Amino acid sequence: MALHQKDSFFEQVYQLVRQIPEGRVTSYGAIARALGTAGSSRVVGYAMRAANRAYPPIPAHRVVNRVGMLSGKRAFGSSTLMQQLLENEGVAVVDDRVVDFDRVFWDPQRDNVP
DNA sequence: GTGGTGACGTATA
DNA sequence: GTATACGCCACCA
Repeated sequence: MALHQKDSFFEQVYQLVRQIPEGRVTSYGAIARALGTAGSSRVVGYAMRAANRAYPPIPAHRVVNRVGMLSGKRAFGSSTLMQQLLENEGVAVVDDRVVDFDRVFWDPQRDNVP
């Protein structure tokens, strides 16, 4: 099979993150779990860090940690860019943290499960 | 081939 | 409730 498209864990993470609806956010653990690698939350975070080099671009700003904190804001180059993107989609962010995280939280499994 | 690292998460003290 | 340690797995040098 053509390995042109790496079906590595990264690609799976990217595709899942791309399915995140606008105005919604999810957590690394949720993604990892949806992929069947619950304990690999770190790998998901690492994938997001490399998301900048992935194409098409990944809405990494919709992925935050378990507490809704913009842990990866530094990867955007500007600590405020991630927040601006989220607010632009209707997600309130205060003190680098998503407001009403539980409300805007999007569970990937929920979308996967019919 | 080996080692180190990491945008996390959970467990234990 | 806070602090610390460990685990987990894939990419990069």
